[in-house]
Amino acid sequence: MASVRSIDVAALPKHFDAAAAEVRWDAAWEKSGVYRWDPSRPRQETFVVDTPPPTASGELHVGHVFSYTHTDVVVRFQRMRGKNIFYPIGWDDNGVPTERRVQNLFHVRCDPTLPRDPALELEPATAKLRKGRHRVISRPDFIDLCARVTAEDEKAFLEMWRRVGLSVDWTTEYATIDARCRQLAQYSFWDLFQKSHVYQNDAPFMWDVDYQMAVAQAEVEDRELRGAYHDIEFAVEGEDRGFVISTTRPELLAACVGVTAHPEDERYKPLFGKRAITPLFRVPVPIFPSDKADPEKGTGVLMVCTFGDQTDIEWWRSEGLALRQLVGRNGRLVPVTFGEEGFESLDAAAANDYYAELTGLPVPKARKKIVELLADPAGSATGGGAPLQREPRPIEHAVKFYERGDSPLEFLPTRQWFVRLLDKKQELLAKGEAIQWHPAHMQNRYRDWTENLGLDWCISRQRYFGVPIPVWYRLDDSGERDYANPIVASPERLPVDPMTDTPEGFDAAQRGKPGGFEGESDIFDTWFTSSLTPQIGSGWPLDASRHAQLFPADVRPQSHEIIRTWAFYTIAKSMLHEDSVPWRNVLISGWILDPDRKKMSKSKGNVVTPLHLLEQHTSDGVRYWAASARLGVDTAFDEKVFKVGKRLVTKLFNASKFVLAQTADAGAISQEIDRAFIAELRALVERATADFERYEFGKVLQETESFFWQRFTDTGIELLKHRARDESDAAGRASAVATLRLGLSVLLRLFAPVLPYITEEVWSWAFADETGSPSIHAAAWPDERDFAGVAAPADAASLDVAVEGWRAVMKAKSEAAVSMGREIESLTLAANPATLARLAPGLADVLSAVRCKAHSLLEDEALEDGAFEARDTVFSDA
RNA sequence: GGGCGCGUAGCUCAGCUGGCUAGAGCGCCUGGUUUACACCCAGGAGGUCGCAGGUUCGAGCCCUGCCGCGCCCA
Repeated sequence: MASVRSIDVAALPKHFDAAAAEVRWDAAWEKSGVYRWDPSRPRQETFVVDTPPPTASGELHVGHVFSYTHTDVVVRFQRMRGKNIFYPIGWDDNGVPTERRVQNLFHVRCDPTLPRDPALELEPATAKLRKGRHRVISRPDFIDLCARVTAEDEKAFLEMWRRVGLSVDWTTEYATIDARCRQLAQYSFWDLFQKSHVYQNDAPFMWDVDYQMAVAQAEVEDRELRGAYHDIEFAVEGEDRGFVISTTRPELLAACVGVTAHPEDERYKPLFGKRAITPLFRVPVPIFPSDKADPEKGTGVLMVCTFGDQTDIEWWRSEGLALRQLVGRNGRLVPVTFGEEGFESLDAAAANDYYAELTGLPVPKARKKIVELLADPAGSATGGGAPLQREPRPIEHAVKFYERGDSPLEFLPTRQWFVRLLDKKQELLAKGEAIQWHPAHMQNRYRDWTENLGLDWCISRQRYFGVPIPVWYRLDDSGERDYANPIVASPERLPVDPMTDTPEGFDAAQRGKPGGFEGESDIFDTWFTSSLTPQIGSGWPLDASRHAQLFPADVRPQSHEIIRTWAFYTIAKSMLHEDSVPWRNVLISGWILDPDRKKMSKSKGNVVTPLHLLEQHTSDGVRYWAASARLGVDTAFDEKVFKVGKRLVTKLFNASKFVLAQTADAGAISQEIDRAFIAELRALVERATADFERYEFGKVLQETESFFWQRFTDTGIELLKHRARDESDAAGRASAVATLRLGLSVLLRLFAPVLPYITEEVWSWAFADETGSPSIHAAAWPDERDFAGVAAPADAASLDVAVEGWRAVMKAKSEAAVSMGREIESLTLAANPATLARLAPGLADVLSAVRCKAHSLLEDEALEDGAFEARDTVFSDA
């Protein structure tokens, strides 16, 4: 009879060298291509992941490792179930974070009017250089710098992901700025343009005065700020009396174009239809009722400006008010002349004198200044003393900011491109319903966001490093742009840069000339491209058959703060392009919070970077930590968990060494308690598989771990190890060794998605040859086939009973304070008769495990079912 | 102000559609060199499950209110 293949323990190192194993297996996996996608296999055998492309210039912290590991664990499970995995990797490198990083790193600013400087060579700025003024460079030079920096950042990310052991197909690497992504993003625009889902609009919109660009609703956040109500007296035209408005933005007084109060407000009812006169600038403006005015707020009557907030825009539109835009794109008050058209005044000279004090000031300074001016009784519109009625009353209020910005958003009229979404809320909601969210309640975030959407998606950004909007404008004879008839680049020309490429029917010399053309200088919102990651993977529309094979994706992993951006826009795009969902499942990872349960962020200085964790606790240790979480649950960072993972790896190494060193004739798993062990293992596999299918990998890990530790190493091995070496019982020995080996093989595979390195290491010792699957990661996930040859136990609890008997003796040893290995001359094992009977099949194993030479059994009806007591224990001499 | 989530042993977390004396790991205490492993083994202490009501034969799980924390949206 053939022997099982055993290993020579002496040939293995005493300790597992994880660092060396990581390098070795990374290289082996790369060489064997075990993580490559196989394009020849059909859709139903394929599992497609829509991987998040991290912001290349962003900071790397443990939160990334956490969520990316979740994805990898799911992927590795699916791979072992036989799926053909499509698991790409990409970098989101265009956009504001990269530009900002380049500006800081090189201490430069971009001036798009400058020509390229062929001699430009820049190195990161020194501290000394940073103190001076920014160096101003051309747009193409700036873009080159961005590309250079992101290329370096991507290397760092790549290195990190490899170290974490992601089973990504590295041949699929993409960047959202590369030619193929530019082509797809521009095709997306072309398609939306053909379908009339995009439009441009010249209207007041949210504007960041520092970045000097438009901002979409999804990128806006409210911040609680200290402000103040300023009570300012207005006059009523042709009357002696005045009234007092309250405003938090007195600097916009010169932009006042109307006054409004609630229609039912008795205090102001008599004023509706009349005109108010503003103080200082003496501008007559209409007084109108509006149920949007809150009688409880301030004095109940307020001034409408162009533009203080979103409601001002609505009043401006509905009432057909004048446009007096004061805040410029740079956040400073622009020069205007009262007395001229649009700026009528009853006392233009005085108005201009006052306004001269404000011109050119940034908004916060203008606010301080006008408070001074309003204290001047000469400025009163009623002649009743200083227009400012009292000291400003401080309040806390929510102010809108661009999420990456430092100044409050302003509303100013600019021309922008939009994707029309407001008219498609119901369809968007239906798509959200058609996707499985894990955990389910995360769908609420999507639903709430979609239902409350107030603005179409603004997709144009006044930036440089990104995908150009593929549009040109014809110039008329006077050199004015014809916005009504833009020229959109045709699909076969993409990608294009309209700033350097020439539209069909024109030649390059006509750029900027009357009768010629101009290119759109704006680029797309970053999300316009990254909302296409499923299509970037599938190759839509460049490769229809590949697209059919890879779209929609099976899973989209991401974190919850970008449900309103990345998830939302991706769903919107797939809907608009193909009336499809982009993926079937969304997996939402929670956040890693600092130990005080605060979100990690650079500004708070509480960010934990992953590299030292990987070095200290090994990849498997770090992955263990990540995989022990549940989806959607925020977790406090706790370094203790890494140690637990590392310990598990060590234990696996040692237990595997022992099990695989045992040798015996190859034989069946025939003994009762062996079969009972296998039955328990089989139940574990069923639970683990079902949990994994529900994406509950944390539960799988926890159950596998406790089975491994409690059932396998602490008890199973202890009970079977003597029989596994018993030369007098060939069948029993063969059964014990076969049981231990099957147990190890199955447990290794259950651990493999979480602990790819140690499991691969152990697999390579014997199972790789034995199974013909060189990598555990391509081996079959445990299932019925593993247990096909093993008969069910006569008593499912026979192992459990044996363990209890063994435990009773161990307890006696512990209480007697003797070594667990101490031999026992004699003992009496007591239990009730039924329990004693069930112990029979395992009794010999128990007695040898506790090293007992002589024993007697005692029936004691007083003991509960399953309970044992070791009595009259006589230990051998030490 | 509206919505979602959370509040379980010193710490980090499990507790499925309500069902036996509420669990794990870490930490703590006691003991132990078992030729797989001291990155180990055996034993032990430790919780009025945020608070107050309610439903139920029975609630950590369901309902109501309140308190605290976090997030999303106004």
